[in-house]
Amino acid sequence: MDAKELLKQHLAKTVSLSDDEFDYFFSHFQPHAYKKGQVIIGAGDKVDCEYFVLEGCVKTFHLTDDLKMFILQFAMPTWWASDYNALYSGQRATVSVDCITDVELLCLTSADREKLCREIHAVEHFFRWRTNKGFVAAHKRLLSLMSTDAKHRYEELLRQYPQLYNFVPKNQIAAYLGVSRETLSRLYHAR
Amino acid sequence: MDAKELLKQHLAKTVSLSDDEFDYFFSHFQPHAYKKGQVIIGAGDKVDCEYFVLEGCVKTFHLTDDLKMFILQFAMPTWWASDYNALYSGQRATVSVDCITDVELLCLTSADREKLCREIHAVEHFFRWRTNKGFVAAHKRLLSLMSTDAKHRYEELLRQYPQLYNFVPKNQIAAYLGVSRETLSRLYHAR
DNA sequence: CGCGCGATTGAGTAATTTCAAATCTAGTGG
DNA sequence: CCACTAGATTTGAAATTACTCAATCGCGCG
Repeated sequence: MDAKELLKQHLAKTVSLSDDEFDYFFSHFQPHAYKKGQVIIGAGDKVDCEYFVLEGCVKTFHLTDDLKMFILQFAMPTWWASDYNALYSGQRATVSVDCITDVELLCLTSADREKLCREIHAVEHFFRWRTNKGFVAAHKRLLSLMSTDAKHRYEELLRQYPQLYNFVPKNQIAAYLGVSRETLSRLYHAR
Repeated sequence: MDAKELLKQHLAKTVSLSDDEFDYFFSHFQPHAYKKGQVIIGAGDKVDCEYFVLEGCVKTFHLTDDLKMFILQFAMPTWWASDYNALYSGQRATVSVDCITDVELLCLTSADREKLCREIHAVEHFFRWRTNKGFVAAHKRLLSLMSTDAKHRYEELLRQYPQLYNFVPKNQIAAYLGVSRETLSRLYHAR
């Protein structure tokens, strides 16, 4: 499916736009392609775009001073990714985004998003709902992180994204679950 | 300050409504008062309101099967609270809300929120930004929980809400930080 | 004064991390 | 087709950290 159609169907789940409105909306997105391993947003960058994933998988993550990685999100097609804190506050990125596989995505600047939200009520509605879903997901993740053990969180992750297991290195899955790769490994052999 | 003025100023930070629009908006809120310890949303309840805190402090939390408590949020005046997952999905509450102090708040049903968002573009804009802020805060919390130790998280919490220390029992602060009350206590004496 | 609740302290235990070594795997070039 | 290498994964063992459970402390209130 082409980029335009994918985005159109994604919007259609929440709002209905006329063809003209959607064409106008779509005209603000820039397509980009990246190779596996490429960095889209690096720590310290200025951030003025958010990204709609068309193909492939990116991760959003934070590196601590002692180079430990913590992964906030794996973003698959039709998911959005950025450092939203940096994007909305104007501060430099502390959350990075890079490519787990070759990736195609659409880029939307924050200025254009705000303009579109002002101009088209339905677009504002769409972005409210998108953020709602993200907010609820983040709270679920918080609870799961605080109240259940790594084994349970691992099963939950695989239930949500069965594909991940195939192409994401285990140390990155561990960085998402919040345990060391050794502990993750031990959860699934012996004990 | 009275309820109406507090909500008006809260909105004014994000959007500008005419007096008539605001009066209409405000007419959908129900004021309620609760005593310290009262439960506003209990596990298993149907949820159809969200709450704007006018006075006092509520907490949103989850109880596990073995009765361990994990606190998602302390909500002070001008903060919003609810089980947003239940509110948006129609499922029963898994997150409870109760009162740490005597509390006054305004209640808005989900149906009314959606109606107001449809009718007044600026209201939709307001709620998008409110959720944005919540989303960013939840992500910061996730990172802080994964990448920094309890001592650091405690200092962060006190920097954000210096008042909390005075009226929130330490075991609830521990439940927010994700450690046992004994561990929290040890962080601040001996070692 | 004594009761009761929250907070602290101590001791033993369980879980996770760290560091190091061993093993496995996919891709490369001979 | 096989040997080789780099990276990823697993395993082992010691050390650290946080937890649990129990006992004690401190303070406000009847």
